[in-house]
Amino acid sequence: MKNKYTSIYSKLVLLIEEGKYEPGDTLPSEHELCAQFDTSRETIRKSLNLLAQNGYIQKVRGKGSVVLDHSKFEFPVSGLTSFKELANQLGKDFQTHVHELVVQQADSPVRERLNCKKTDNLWKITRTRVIAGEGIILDKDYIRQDIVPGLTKSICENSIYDYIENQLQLEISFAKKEIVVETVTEEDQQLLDLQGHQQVVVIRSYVYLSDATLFQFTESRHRPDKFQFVDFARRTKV
Amino acid sequence: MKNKYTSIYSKLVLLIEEGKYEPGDTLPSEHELCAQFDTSRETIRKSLNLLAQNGYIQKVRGKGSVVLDHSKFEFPVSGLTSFKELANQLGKDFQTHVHELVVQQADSPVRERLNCKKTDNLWKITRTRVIAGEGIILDKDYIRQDIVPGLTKSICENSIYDYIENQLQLEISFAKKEIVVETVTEEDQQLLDLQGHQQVVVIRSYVYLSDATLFQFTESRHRPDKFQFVDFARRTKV
DNA sequence: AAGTGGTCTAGACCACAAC
DNA sequence: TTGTGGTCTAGACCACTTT
Repeated sequence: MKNKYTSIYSKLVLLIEEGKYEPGDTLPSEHELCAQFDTSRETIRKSLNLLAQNGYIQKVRGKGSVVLDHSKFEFPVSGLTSFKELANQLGKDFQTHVHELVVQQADSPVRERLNCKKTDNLWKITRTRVIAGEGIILDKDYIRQDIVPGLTKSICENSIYDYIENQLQLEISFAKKEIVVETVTEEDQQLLDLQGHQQVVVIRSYVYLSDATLFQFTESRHRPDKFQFVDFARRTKV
Repeated sequence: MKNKYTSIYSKLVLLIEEGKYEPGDTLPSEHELCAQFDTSRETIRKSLNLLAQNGYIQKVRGKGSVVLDHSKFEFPVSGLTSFKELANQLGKDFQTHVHELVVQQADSPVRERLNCKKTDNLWKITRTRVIAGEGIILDKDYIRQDIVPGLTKSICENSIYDYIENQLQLEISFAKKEIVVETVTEEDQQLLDLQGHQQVVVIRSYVYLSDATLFQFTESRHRPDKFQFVDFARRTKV
């Protein structure tokens, strides 16, 4: 909410979500928005580009900015949403059980994945996400201790992202993810309520700060019947 | 390649992919790039923003544009990549078998999904994707005939997207996708080589043109052991 | 202090859609 | 013809990192 254009973006998102502008409507023209928000056109255009990137509008030359039906997709797991936000959106009762919170020398395949030296210390965190009494997700996080010091069990039970962004004031910027289906391991069987499922959906994420440092690798293992991933992809024309 | 900023973007992508700039390097400063490409700073910034959105660089204030390790992720299924592009990237021998290509009145749940009238005609296309001799993917497409006329079996065996973009000169702009895991249907068992798998990964996509019209709904059913989805997600700071 | 990217401006010209 | 968004410019000021 600090820049002009993100604050205008937020206001327009509100108006769309409140139904002031409905799917199929066009927003006021860029010229009009300039007047409404007392700003220049390029600034308005930055706000509208943000809306387009996030699936709220589609800009059509000669016509205007058409409002899309954003409600159909609630984007529950898309982007960098953390588990806590996800659970809040789902509105279900949930818990997080911390099974392991240790510091280890970076070793084996994980060190390679995190691009770090032999001497770097890594947090290893193993947690299960329990929804409506059932262990649904097994999260295995590896986090660089030099960047994120002071983790506690309590922090891990709530939201590590909260701690990183609000306490440590670090900015999480982007993530690369891979989604595949794999056969369950012994650990999966011990820590999840698999109900006979023989496979889990595995999301492997590499998470970066805004200064481009890779500080976290996460393996998130989901019971397949409870898995959902939603994506909004805009085409980059070459 | 028509705009200045997309052409500069393409040139920079090339330089990065050729290794002229390696991961960890910084690109020349915006000021320098202005001189190199004989253009204004805002134009250079548009190019750099495109690079950032697509995971090639991370811009760091006070430092510069840091090149990321883009090679690790080949983005095989991300975005709006069509099957043909995917297969080309995988470099495997593949075929497409067309089982059904019919026009039907929009009915049942599909009409609702495509937001179209009872009287609209829809193509229904059922295809299997065969990789290295095995039926791996079952694609069921529903496409508005008023927007995409003239489909033939031959087009469906190659690339419908090619036909839409190059023959019909329509611009595909964005898609909303949902990924879930479901139990196999009888149709899956008939048309795929499931090798005993009891579940498939289902990608449901809603595809839009650049004028915001929804013209296609696709259900893509993947054998789980051959499924992979890669995602690059940049955080939108509110 | 110097160099970097981040934001914002006021204006120009163009391409496309609607009237 | 008018109005829409798309591109591009030249310049200003700010915030941050490095020297």
